[in-house]
Amino acid sequence: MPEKPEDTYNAFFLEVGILAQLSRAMFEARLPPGFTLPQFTVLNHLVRVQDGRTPLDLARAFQVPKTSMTHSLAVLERHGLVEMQPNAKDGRSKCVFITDAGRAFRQKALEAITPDMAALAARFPASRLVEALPVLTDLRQMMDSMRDV
Amino acid sequence: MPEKPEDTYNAFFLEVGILAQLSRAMFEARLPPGFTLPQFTVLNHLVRVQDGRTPLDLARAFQVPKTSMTHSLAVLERHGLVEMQPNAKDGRSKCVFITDAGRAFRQKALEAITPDMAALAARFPASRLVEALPVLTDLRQMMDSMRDV
DNA sequence: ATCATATAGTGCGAAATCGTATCATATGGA
DNA sequence: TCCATATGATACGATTTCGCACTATATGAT
Repeated sequence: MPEKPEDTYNAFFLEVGILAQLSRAMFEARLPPGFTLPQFTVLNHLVRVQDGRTPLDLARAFQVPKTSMTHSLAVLERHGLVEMQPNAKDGRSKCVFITDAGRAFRQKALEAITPDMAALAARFPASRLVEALPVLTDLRQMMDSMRDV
Repeated sequence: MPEKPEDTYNAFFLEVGILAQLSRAMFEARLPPGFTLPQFTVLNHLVRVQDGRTPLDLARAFQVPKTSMTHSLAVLERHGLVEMQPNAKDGRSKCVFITDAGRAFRQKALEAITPDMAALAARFPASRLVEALPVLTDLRQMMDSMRDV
């Protein structure tokens, strides 16, 4: 069924939105009450990618407005999961470091979520995701390059 | 590079989340100020799928909590874009209808967004999305079936 | 018919999200 | 050096999001 490209994009983004909603709900159900997916995602990024990034780096990585990132970081800091230090290279800026408590929190959350992921994988083979993942990644990179926060 | 299925799922959901964020920002930049993607999405659903659905049907369709849908519908109704009528078949329930103004709004929004979609399609062929779409759809349906609002 | 239970919708309050405006520091050119 | 402009971060306020509790209606068992 030949479709106009715009229709394809609309349908694609609709599915993406619903999947984001579903995965978010799934994650948050396993996080301690009051914590949200973005907060976990930031911690995860700090561990997996790199420590010591600036808030703006993080906002760009997730494509959220920088004010949203400021808020998320403030919450994480209030809970002692990250620390903010002045950026030696730029007086306007800060560097975000994950604390030991933050690492432990992230580890526990990851473990809490794994059974759900395994349950999904049992019904829907991860190999199919592997098949689709490059499309998502490439599209994301392309859209990243078209936008600045 | 062989990965544990959970890692694949994590990576997949991370990309999905970022893409949802990006597409949301792109849409909302073209909507009249103050309107959000969920509001447009509801109107779009009412036109494309069916009129006269109940709020709960809509909440399920997008996998958002029903209280969130109540709020979105209240906003749309306040702007005269949808109408709520009692459900003849169930006294507890309501039916949501799109108004002429709602159709016009949806049409204008769609037109406003099309150039962005076309710009994307010019750089990233929709055929690649078509290739990935079944994976998204199947996964979404599977996850839908595992969850109740 | 009655009553226990389930379901649809909403009010309310807490938190997240994000645009605008603002402040502080950087940077580059005159 | 001085100043115009750009950039990183945040304060603030409006709105969205969503869990909890509540009301009204429906459904099913006795």
